[in-house]
Amino acid sequence: MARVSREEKQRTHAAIVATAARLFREHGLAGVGVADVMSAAGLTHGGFYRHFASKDALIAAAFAQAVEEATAALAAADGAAARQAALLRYVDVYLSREHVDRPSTGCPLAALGGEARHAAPETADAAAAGMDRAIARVARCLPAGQARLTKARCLMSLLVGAITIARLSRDATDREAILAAAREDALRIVAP
Amino acid sequence: MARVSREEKQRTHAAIVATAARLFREHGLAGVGVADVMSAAGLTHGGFYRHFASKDALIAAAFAQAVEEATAALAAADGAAARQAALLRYVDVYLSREHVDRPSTGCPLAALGGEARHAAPETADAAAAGMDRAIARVARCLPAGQARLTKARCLMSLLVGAITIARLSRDATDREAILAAAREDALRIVAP
DNA sequence: TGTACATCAGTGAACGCGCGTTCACTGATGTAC
DNA sequence: TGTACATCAGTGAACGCGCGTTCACTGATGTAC
Repeated sequence: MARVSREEKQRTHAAIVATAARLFREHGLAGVGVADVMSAAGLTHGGFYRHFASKDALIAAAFAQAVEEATAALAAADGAAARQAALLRYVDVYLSREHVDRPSTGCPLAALGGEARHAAPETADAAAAGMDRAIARVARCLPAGQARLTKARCLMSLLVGAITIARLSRDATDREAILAAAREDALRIVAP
Repeated sequence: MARVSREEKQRTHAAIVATAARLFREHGLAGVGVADVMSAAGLTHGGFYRHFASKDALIAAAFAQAVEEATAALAAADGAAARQAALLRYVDVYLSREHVDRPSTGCPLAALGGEARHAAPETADAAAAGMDRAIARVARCLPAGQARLTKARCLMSLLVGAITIARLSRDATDREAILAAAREDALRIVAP
C-alpha cells in the first residue's frame, strides 16, 4: 500500500492506540511488542514510527486513552443524583467478575499501575496524570464538601487493590469473596 | 573458581534468592535479568542453572521469600494483644513514605502483583500462594470471630491499592494524602 | 587414614531468538503553477 | 481545471542489541576402596 489521506491516517492512529490500550492491559507492557500491536490493528510494524516516536510514546497514549474511557461515565454525569448513580455503577462494574476476568477493557491503573513505574519518564508521567484524573472524576461524583478528595483517594486505593489481588487468586470462590469484601467497604465510603 | 562445599552452595542459593527478591521488587520482573541478579550477588551468570531451572523458577522463589519476610512479624505475634499490636504496626509500616519510596524491601504484592499475572504458571502459582498467605496472616491478627477473613481481604486490598497509587504519583504531598486517606480507613477496619 | 576417582559449583564464551528501531522503496495524496 | 512534482503513510527486509539458556572447562569437594 502507499500513501493514504489525512483522515485515513487519523483513523489508523486511533486504531493503533485503541488496539494498544487493549493489548497492554491484557498482556502487560513487556508482554506486547510494537509488531503485535500493529498486526492486531491490521498493519505492518514498519509504519509504526510515522505515528509514534517510540514504544513508550505509544504506551503513554494508550494509558491516557484507557483512563479516559474507563472514567468517561463519571465525567459525563450531570447533577447530584446522576453523579451518585454514576459512581455507584462505577463501583459495581469495577468490582465485578467481568472486570477481574477481562483486564483488556478495564481500569488501566489496576492492569498496568505496577509496571508503569518502570517505564520511561513520559510513560510514568502519563500514568501519574491518568491516576490524578481518575481520582478527580471519582471525587467529582461524591457528595460535595467534607473530605471529598480524601474519600476518592481511599476508594480508588480499595478498588485498584481489590482487582489486583482478585486477579492473582486461582480460586473462583476466593475471587468472589475478595470482590464482596471490597464492595462492602466501598459502599460504606460512597453511600454512608 | 571451582566446586564449593554443600553449605557454601546453600549460602549461594540463599544469596541469589535474596538478591532477586530485592531487585525484582525494585525494577520489576522484566527489568531485571538473570545476569543482573547473579552479578549483584557477586557471581557470574553461567552458574545460575546449577540453582534454578529457569528465570521463572527464581521469580517464584523470590516472590515466596519476599512474602514470608514481609509478613513474618504477623505470624510471630503470640496472644491477642500482641497480634493486634503487630497488625497495627504492619499497617503503619505498610502505609509509610518509606514503603512508597523503597519497594525493594516492601510488600511483593504491591510491587509485583500486577506483573505476576503475565509470568509462567509456576510464578503465578507462587504469587497466588503468597497472596493467600499474606491474607491469612493478616486475618490471624484480627479479633477472632465475626468476618475475620472478610476484613483481612478488604484491608489487604486497601493496602496494596494505596501503595500502587501512591507510587504512581509524582507529587509528594499527594502521596502523603493518599497514605493518610488509606490509613484512616485501614484503622477503621483494624481497630473499629 | 590415605589415595584415586567421580562429581559438580562456578566461570566465561557462545548461541539463538525476540524485539525496538531504521531504511529503501512504492505509489496515492496533496500542492504549486 | 489540469498538470507536474513533492510529500509521506504504509510495506517488508534488515540491523543491532539484550537476554535467557547452553556448554566446555576448571579444580575443589565428596566418596569408594
